[in-house]
Amino acid sequence: MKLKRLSRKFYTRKTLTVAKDLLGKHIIRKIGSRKSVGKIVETEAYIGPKDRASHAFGGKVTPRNKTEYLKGGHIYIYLCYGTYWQLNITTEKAGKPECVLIRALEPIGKVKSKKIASGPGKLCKWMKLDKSFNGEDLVNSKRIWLEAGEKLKKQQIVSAKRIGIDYAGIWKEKPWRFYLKNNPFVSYF
DNA sequence: GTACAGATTGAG
DNA sequence: TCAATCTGTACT
Repeated sequence: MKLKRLSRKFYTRKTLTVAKDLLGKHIIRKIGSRKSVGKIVETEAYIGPKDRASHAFGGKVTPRNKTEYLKGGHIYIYLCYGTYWQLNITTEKAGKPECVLIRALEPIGKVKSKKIASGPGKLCKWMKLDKSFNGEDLVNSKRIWLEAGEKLKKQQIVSAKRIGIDYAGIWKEKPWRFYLKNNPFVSYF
């Protein structure tokens, strides 16, 4: 089966659409001569200025979140709780601070632990992602990119409330978390 | 310069 | 259920 790297067009669509379509896609992370591959099984959408849970709420720009304003297909990564990295993929056009948080991966290949990437902090640790990937272009990068994985049926996709943003008021109720039904690798059920 | 909160995780 | 842990952000 020949896999194709996702093009810019895939990322520059509506954030909620991209968040759903990212499920089942493969993330390829090249470390030296080795490759780690993980299937995306859980995502969350963050819709720029109007989303209280987004770092770009109110349209503010800071050194930390400015990569969130890049056009779709870039990595927005940041450190939370001083310990855990959060991997995001930007969407929409330049100037629109919208992105998709990758919450969980299903490891593909020789991986011992099944729970190695079942959480946004853990998957970054597994893939050795850090600050240096902030602003990385997934369309052109040689160390990390996305490929079309298996096709999913609509019934396999479940939407739910987002996680860990209780402070966000009504926005925490938005069903902007998407994951694969009955997949043991997602972080919450 | 200093205080403080956070898109989490793992142990109890 | 709860604390560890530390960077960016806001405030003095």
